[in-house]
Amino acid sequence: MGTVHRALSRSLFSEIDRVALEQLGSIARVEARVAGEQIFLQGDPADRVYLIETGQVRLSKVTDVGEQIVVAVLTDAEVFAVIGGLRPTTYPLSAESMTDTVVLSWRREQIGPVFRAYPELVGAAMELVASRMRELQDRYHELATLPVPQRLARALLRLVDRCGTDGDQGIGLGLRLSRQDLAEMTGTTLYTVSRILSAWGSDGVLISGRRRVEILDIAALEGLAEVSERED
Amino acid sequence: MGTVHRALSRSLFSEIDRVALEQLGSIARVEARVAGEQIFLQGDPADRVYLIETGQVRLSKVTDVGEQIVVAVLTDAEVFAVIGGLRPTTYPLSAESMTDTVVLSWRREQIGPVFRAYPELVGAAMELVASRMRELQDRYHELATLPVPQRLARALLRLVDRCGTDGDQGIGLGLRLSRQDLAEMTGTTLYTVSRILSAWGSDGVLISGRRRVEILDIAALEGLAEVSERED
DNA sequence: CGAAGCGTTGAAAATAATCAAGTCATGTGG
DNA sequence: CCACATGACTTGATTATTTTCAACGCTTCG
Repeated sequence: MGTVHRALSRSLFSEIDRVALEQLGSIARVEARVAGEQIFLQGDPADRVYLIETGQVRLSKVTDVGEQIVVAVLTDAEVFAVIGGLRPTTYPLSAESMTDTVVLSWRREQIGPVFRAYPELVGAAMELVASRMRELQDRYHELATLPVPQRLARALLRLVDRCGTDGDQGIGLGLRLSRQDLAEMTGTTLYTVSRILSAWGSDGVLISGRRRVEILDIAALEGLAEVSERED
Repeated sequence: MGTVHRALSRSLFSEIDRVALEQLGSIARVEARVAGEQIFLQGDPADRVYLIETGQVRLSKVTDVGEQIVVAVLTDAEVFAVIGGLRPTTYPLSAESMTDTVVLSWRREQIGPVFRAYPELVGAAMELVASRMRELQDRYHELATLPVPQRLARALLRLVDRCGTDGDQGIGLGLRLSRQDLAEMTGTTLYTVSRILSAWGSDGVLISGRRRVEILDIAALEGLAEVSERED
C-alpha cells in the first residue's frame, strides 16, 4: 500500500486529496513485468491509463517494414497513455518494459469519474500532454536540422538528466541501452552510434561498453551537443 | 456575424449550443492578416487561443542558428494554441499567415469559463491535442526512417488531402508553397526538393513551377510514397 | 527595363548507411 | 569449471544519399 502511494503521490495525481489517492491506489491493476515484456501493442484498443510504479518503459513505433523508432523513455511515477484513458481510440505506439517494472493501470470507466470529481486534474493532464508535445516537437526539430553526433549527444544528456546514476568512473545512464536502442532513439543505425561512441571514448568524453555508457566529461558532451564547432 | 459562425460551428466548439456559440463569436477578437504576417512568435507569453476563420496558417520553429522547420500547416476552422489558452506558458513555436487570413482569438480568461460551462469541450480539446500528437509522431517516424523523396511525396499527399483544389491540368495544392517551404516541411534543402520535383515532372507525375505544384497522377505519387521499389 | 526573388542544374564534398569480417564478453549446458 | 554458442560491439571498405557551393535562367513587378 505504501509502495503504491510513492509513485501515485509523485505523479499527475498528486493534486488530489489523500483519501481519493488511497482509493485510486486500491482499485488500480498492478502488473509486474520483467525486462523486455510488452505492456501494450501499437493498434491495441486503448482503454487504460498507465502509471509506472518502478522501472523503465519504452514507447516505440514500428513501420510496416519493421523499422522501429523510440518515441520516449519513461521512468518512475510517470503516466502514459493518458489520452487513451480519456477517449476511446487505439494506442498509436507500443509500450515495453526495459527493466523489471511494476505498472499500475486503470480502465477508462474507472478513471473518468476521478477526472470529473477533480477538475484540477484535467488542467494537470493537459499540461502533461502539452509538455510531451513540446518535447516531441523539439526532437522533431533536432532530427530535421542536426547531424547524428549532436543528436546522440543530446539524447545522452537527456538520459543522464532524467535518470543518471553515479557509475564506476563517471555518470552512468541508469538504463542498460544497446547501440541499437540508442540508434532507434536518435534516428540512425547501430553502426553509426558505435563509431561515434568509440570516437568519444578515445577523446575521454565517456566510456562505453556492452549496454553501458558512462559520461566522464559532461561539459565536453554539452559542447558536442551545440552547433558544430570543429576542433578535430 | 454569419461569417464568424461558419468557422466556429465547424470547429472544436461545434459541440456547444447556438446561443453560447453566438456569444463566443461576439467576444472574439477578429484580426485580418495579409500573407506572410506573424500572428505570434515562439517565446511570446501564451495567453490566447486562435481559430482560423479563413486562410492558411503555418506553425514553425526556429533554431538558434536560424534554421526553420514547419511543424504544421492549418486551414479554415482549425484551432491552434489550444494549450496556451488553457494554462499559462509561452508559445513553443511561431504562427504566421501564409495567405490573406482572418483569425479569431480569445484570451485565456475569456475561454476558461466556456470550458468550465461545457465539460464536453474538454474531451473534444483532448481529442484535438491527441490527434495533433499522433500526426507529429507519424511525421517524426517518417523523418527518422524514410528517404527524402518519400517524405516529400507524403507531404504533398497530405497537402492535397487537406486543401487540394482543381487546378489547370491536375489537382493543385490550394497553397502557394516555395521550394524552401516544402524543404522546411520535409526536413531537407530547397535544392533537393527542386531536383526531386524536376524528376517527377519529367516522369509526368506532376507539374511544378514558381510556387505551384499540380499533381497529374495521384496513384503514381502514392506509389512513390510507399516503401522503395526501384524501377529506374 | 532592370532588379529581386524563385527556380534549376552541375560538380564536388560530406555525411551516413550498408555490407562484411572480425573481436570480445556473457552466460549456459555439459 | 570449462567449452562454446550467442549476442553485443567494433571497424574497414564501399556505396548511396544528401548537402553545399556556384552559376545561371526565368518571371514578375515596380
